[in-house]
Amino acid sequence: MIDVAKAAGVSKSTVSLVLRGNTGVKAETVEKVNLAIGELGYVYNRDAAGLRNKESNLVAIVANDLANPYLAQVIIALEGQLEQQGFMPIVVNINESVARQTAMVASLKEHNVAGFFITPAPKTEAAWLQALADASSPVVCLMRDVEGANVPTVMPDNRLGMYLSTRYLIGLGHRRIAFIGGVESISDYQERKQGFMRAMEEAELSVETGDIEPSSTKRQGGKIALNRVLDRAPDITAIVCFTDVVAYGAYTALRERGLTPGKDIAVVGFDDLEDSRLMSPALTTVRVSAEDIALMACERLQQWRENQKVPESALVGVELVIRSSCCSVGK
Amino acid sequence: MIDVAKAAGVSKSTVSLVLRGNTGVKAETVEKVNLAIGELGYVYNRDAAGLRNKESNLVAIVANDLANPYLAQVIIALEGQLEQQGFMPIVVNINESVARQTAMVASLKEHNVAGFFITPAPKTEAAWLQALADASSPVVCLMRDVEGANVPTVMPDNRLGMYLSTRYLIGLGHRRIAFIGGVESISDYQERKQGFMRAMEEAELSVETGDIEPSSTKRQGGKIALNRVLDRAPDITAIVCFTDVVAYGAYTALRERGLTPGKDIAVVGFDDLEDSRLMSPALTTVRVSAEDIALMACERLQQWRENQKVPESALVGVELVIRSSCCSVGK
DNA sequence: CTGAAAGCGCTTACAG
DNA sequence: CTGAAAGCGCTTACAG
Repeated sequence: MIDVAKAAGVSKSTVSLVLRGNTGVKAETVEKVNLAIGELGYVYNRDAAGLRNKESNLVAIVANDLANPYLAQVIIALEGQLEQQGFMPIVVNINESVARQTAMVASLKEHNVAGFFITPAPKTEAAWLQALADASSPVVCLMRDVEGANVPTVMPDNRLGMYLSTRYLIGLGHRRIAFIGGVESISDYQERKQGFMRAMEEAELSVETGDIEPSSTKRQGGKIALNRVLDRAPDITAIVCFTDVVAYGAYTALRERGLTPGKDIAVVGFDDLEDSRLMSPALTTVRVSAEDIALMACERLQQWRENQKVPESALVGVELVIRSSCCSVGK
Repeated sequence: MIDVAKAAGVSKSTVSLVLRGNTGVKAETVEKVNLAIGELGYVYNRDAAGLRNKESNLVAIVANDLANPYLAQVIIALEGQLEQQGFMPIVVNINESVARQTAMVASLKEHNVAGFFITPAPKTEAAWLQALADASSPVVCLMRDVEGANVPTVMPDNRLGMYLSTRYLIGLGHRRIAFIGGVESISDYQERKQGFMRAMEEAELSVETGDIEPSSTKRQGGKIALNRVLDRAPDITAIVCFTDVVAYGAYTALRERGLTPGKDIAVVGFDDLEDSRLMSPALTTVRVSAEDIALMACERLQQWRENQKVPESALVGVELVIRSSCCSVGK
């Protein structure tokens, strides 16, 4: 910057004024400075600026698992939003590990970050999250709630979503329905399970304990879980899956048993990944808009920054998308 | 830091020494300082440190498409490597857009970054990449080559991979084989196509122009491409796909036509995603180890930093993984 | 409209 | 073994 100042024949104060787009600089001077910038290939040091004025354009997206395609969609939507608002989103992956989450966030705090979006790892401590929110910049949780921390969370209406899909299956005549996939220590699992149970109870349908089979949220998890359930209870006619990915695993398990998904057994998912529309049979699922999540999350970040106080949590709407993976019963 | 110094009754120079793990500090003093740090909840400002000593622990991973599952694997492997080496990996997504790539990289340069890993967007200018390598920190390209830029690239042996899988199909008795998916403006497409062509030529098999059908690298692309090819040439018995994801789209297209992948038509992929093993039928594909890519890429970053000169490119080995998606011909 | 000076939170020779 | 001073690249009142 001092070189630019010399080349333009002005002081570095003036260069700074130009860089920051200050209006009260003579047009001629602005031009000289910009010329010098171009010639010297000068690059602004935003860290130095941040050191002085405490501002930052960096927003951290702390992602629980980059291999999760739904999360990828949320991140992409978030990036779009943040860039529109002039932020630079950086993403960091914690692979569902609290230890990595702690380490990554600590490291991020050492850099000047304007805010955190975080999908908390399983077993995240409320105290830790609270300390982060108290000490540093705004934090908003995505997809998962951490009970006991006063931090806004933006997540889908998990209960409603599962309730809707389960009721749909019941309406199709299914009586024995299994719920597979998902990890019990995470809030969204509990919520989705509650939605499922409510629909079943309302219809006065019983749920055997073995009909609920948690598993990893990967495709492999869905495959294993469905096999277990079917080994125990071959008379099940429909399954609701914790996520679409779990449903894909269920498809595989069915095919390997010589069963056709959507014909022999009804399957519903949750997320509405792009792929679900392109499966064969196309997957009936609960759509939750990644754009809406991103939008509401960014609103909360802004509110926090502007009002200096913690905003409210929000539930994002869900919608049952009916495709071809659910037969009527007896058909 | 000045507060810590006061609380510990030492100078900030000493605090800095302790923070940096300097050995020549009295054990007693170290303890006092660490105590003060703990009590005050002090957090180190790494940007300020970087301003002074020009060091940085930040490494940028500039990803062309976060929704691409293979890239996600590479990123995860890269993160593992980088953290072992004491770096803080941050990822930034450019969504296959050169414009975003330019903007994101410009923004990253304003922060103090120790190096760049980048999967260049289609139509990346060699001059732009060269300028980045000349001006700033080390750059290594991943997965895709940009011709004309003196920047090390780490990518799979695309030619060999496709050659291997095509030869395998030929060995199974297939004579008319299509090649679907992939975007022509990217180097890996050209290389994989060359591998395919070489195997066909060696076997003295002709390839009609219509038997090569590029498409987006998404599932939808594979589906569309295969439908086009099959509309034109129903006598095709095998298809090689640009990637596993394209192959998944091909599965869907086949099923929708009432055909069974692996029985009516042989399908091979490229990447060996985790899902491919879990498909039904399990996908025969070309495995390229994301860990190897990450390893070789990090080595190059280190070499560049240590020797101050541009390292060589590297080709990562490939391996044909035979599963159940390829029938013999006439079967 | 522009420049000189102080200061952001660190590190690094250099004294002592 | 520890402290005082200078400086990294910026910004921001404050003069003029």
